[in-house]
Amino acid sequence: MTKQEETRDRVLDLMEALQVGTAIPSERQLTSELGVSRLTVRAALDELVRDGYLDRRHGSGTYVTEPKIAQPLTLTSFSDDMRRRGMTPGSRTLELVVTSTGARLARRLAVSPEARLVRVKRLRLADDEPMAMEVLHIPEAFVPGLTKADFEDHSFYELLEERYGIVIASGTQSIEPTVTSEEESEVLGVPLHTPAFLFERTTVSESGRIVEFVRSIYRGDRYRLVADLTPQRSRNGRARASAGLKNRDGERRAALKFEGE
Amino acid sequence: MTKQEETRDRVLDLMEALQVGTAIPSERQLTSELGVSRLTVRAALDELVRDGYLDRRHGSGTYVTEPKIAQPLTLTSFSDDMRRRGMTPGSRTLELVVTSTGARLARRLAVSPEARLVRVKRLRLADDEPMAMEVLHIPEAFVPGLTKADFEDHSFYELLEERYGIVIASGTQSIEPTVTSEEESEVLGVPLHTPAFLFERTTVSESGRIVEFVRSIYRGDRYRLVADLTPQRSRNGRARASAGLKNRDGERRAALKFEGE
DNA sequence: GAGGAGAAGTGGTATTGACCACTTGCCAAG
DNA sequence: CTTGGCAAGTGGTCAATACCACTTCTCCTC
Repeated sequence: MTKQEETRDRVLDLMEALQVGTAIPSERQLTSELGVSRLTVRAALDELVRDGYLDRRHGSGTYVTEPKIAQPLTLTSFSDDMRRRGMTPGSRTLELVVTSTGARLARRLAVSPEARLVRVKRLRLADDEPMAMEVLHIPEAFVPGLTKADFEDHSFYELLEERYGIVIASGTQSIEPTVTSEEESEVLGVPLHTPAFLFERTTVSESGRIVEFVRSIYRGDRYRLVADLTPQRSRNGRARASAGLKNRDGERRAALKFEGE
Repeated sequence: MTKQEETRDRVLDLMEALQVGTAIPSERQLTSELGVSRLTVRAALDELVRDGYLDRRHGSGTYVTEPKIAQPLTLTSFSDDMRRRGMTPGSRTLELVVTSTGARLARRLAVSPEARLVRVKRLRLADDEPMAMEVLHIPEAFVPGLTKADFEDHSFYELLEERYGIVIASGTQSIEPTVTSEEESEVLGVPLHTPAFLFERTTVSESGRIVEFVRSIYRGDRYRLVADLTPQRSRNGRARASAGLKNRDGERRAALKFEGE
């Protein structure tokens, strides 16, 4: 645990006693109260600002923000995602079977097509209403002895770490629009061909191995993505060149270039 | 122009002479060569790493990465987006009319329902094939005298800045799955009720005013989002494992992304 | 009472110096 | 020739200090 991480956690603790919109102690105050350098304090606050907990105002102070709603596309669990959206998450395991892999999945998971796969089909609930249907594919070698009961109370990723020693490090997710199939419509309780998100995710462990492939169907009428947009920093030589010329302002080098043509 | 920005640009210049995968000078070397402190160098490199230009390897060096492909959901232009996807962008203006605002749009744009609005309908092309249909709404007061010709050669946001002095600072975008309407199907050349993305974006100027509301329909069969996922930092006081992702390979990092389709 | 100048406090940037953790490659011991 | 250890170089973290730019509020002046 670095001092910076410790500082961040202590600031998070401090924040719990504060109302949204109130200021936290100044950086110099935190420096002496927590016994670390201002650089460390700033690095910790940087992270909290980046994650949307705090808002800095030059010359004024650092303020507690209302919990951020829009933070999609980070490697977060369904449960956390739903809680951030103000709903109560739930889950029901519909099916857990061991199958063979097949060519397509073998490629995705980078395993032999003859390998055994665990396939888990889950219904995801938000406020007791169906929100998504999710199908996990995991090489059985990673999770011997996995049962339906394992999915009941635990976070699957925590289970992976605690029982199997697999730590998730990163992943890639693609998002496409689609419409619900017959089975999906029935499970989700929506009319056939309702617009929906199709998420496909592969997850990679710390050791660099592909752990799982997940295919999720999210109801389009209940789920949507929201993103805060910030203008791009310099992207390539072209943009930088024009930036240099136009940048009389110095600070706000933003506007040139997005939505170009 | 801060020293940090200057340092970043000078490093970008250095990088242009280097092959992907080669190391840039060490931080201490840059410190003395560029005449700034190491902290400044690090802050500049931080930004370049965050933007995907560089890859740090503890104990080894800092390396030039192949240009990043997947970076959706940043405030980027359609044209840049398409170029990053390896396609040639194009655009056709279908309609430009002045209308009244109406209740719903008035709320979105934070103007009076009696205000006059410019509505611009554009078809967006990629490799000369329709990719998206886009409808802009802008209070006429911001852009008096705007004509269809203005959309032909220029970037709209550059036009906003140069002719009207409006500088874009940020925005919010929501993404939903939908299916194409009759008009959209016809314009995009796809069957009725084809799955599609619905993007809705409001854009805010430096002075804090809402400049535009944009509604875009993207063909789901040609467009999809890809996101790299990184694990969430610890949210509450809970234990945090997983320091950083090991990437001893270094090369294969960017290989994932956008497989063709 | 209204308005403006200035002080105090805040975040923003930068420097210098130090030590730690990790990687790499050289070199000596086996 | 192989192998282990060690040293040099790298990025990662941290401290103490300084000055700048901006905001806020007080207090003085009119």
